[in-house]
Amino acid sequence: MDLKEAFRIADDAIKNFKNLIIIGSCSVKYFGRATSKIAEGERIIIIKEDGSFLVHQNKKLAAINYQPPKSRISCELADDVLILKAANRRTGEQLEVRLKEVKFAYAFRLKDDESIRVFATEKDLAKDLMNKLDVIEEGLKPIKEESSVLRGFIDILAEDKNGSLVVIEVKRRTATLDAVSQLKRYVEEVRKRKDKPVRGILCAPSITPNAKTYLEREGFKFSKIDYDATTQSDWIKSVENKQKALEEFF
Amino acid sequence: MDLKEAFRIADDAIKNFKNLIIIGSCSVKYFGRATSKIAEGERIIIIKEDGSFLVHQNKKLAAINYQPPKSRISCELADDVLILKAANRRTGEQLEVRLKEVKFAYAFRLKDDESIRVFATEKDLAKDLMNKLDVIEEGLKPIKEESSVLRGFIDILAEDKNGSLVVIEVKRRTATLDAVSQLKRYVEEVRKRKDKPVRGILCAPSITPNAKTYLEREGFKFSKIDYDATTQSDWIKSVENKQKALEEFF
DNA sequence: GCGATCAGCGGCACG
DNA sequence: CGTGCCGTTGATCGC
Repeated sequence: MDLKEAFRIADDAIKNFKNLIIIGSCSVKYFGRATSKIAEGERIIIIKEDGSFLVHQNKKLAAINYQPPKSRISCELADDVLILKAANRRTGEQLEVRLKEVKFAYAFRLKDDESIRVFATEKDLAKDLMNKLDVIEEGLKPIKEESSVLRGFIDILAEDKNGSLVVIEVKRRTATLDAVSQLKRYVEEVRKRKDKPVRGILCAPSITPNAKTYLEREGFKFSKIDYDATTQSDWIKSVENKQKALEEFF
Repeated sequence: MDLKEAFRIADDAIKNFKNLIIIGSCSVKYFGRATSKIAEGERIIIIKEDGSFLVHQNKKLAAINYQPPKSRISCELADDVLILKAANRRTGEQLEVRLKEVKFAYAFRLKDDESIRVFATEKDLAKDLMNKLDVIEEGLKPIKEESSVLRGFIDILAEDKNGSLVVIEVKRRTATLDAVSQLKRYVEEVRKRKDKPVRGILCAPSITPNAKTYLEREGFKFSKIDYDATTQSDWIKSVENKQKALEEFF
């Protein structure tokens, strides 16, 4: 495609806040929180009507360069180069795409008022677990009245049958060293504020060996949750329902 | 665009491992690590030749749904619906896009042998800092011979003028509670293995108040580094170089 | 706006 | 492969 024609399309899209897709051969430079460069190659460029800017290669899931929404987009046609820029005034970040060849350019509007809904997040798990603390340990009772200072970011605060406080950190996937560090921080925080025994429980579908070692050295406990079977919200209640749910879903 | 025509383009792209972009009105469902749904709306769908799959709305930087490279892609034309699927055999993840209307479909190949190079990463900073430990504290000397057990993930291990070991954690942006937890874990690890005094220093451009409090309570020290993303090898306090570097870069 | 944390995190390097 | 951790992380929610 003629660069002039591509420029016309890009310019129209940018001036009128349309979405824009350009496919062509370009080099890309970025300066901001870090700095990056990539030599010429054929890539996909997407500019959204909210000022998001994406550069994709033909492989990998992630964009190689990008700028967030509300970037100030501009385009100019220099000698045999179509230059697209995204700049963030506040942070001073700059992204520059220099197109030597354009295979394809398309400006368009999209009508979309929907939002995605995601289920089985960590918050979902914690919420469900809250009502089933028995699966972790008999006699555990959730403490709902948060003394506001205690409950900062602790997933679940509970009391065991001996009256000890129990800090429960919930992870939706394999617990790592980070998770133990996090639990430890919370437990220490509660110990500082409450003159009672405080225990820590890490609740996850699995745990890495190093994390397990660290956890036990700190005197904490691991509790495996099979969240397919026990804890998923009303979405999938049990293993035997899973297949059915799946079939309904798809 | 006719759905039949869109199907032909999609089918050709998938069978021949081309890249594919489709713009149209669709609903999307996902089941895998989590579960998600979104009702009909006009979106951008990108399928790459490596089996990556992306669904973008007209706002925000991030894709709302996706599948990683090597997904098994398929398409079918049902009654008035063009269905695109991406499945991961190993993990059992499934993504389904149901297109009711297609504005645009395009299959294409891309030639791109380049890789992006990123500068001013945390590793870069740590490497540079290693040779300028004086900016942190006078008399600090890096310990290069790693006793192999010690050096796991510690950014910099050093010795101060009193012969104490110093664990240095480097962050390229504002240090948070997480960073302190991480440093603490490393310091404890070294203390366990070495019968010497061990100190901890957190090195970052800034630190949040909570993190500072936590850090000091643990007896660690914060060291502010003023780095500059433009000047990769000589980044400390080079304001006058910044403009020059910027000009060269762009 | 900053701060803290989750994410279907993705990607990378190392064992 | 899993483990650990960085990332121009992004997105969200609370203050």
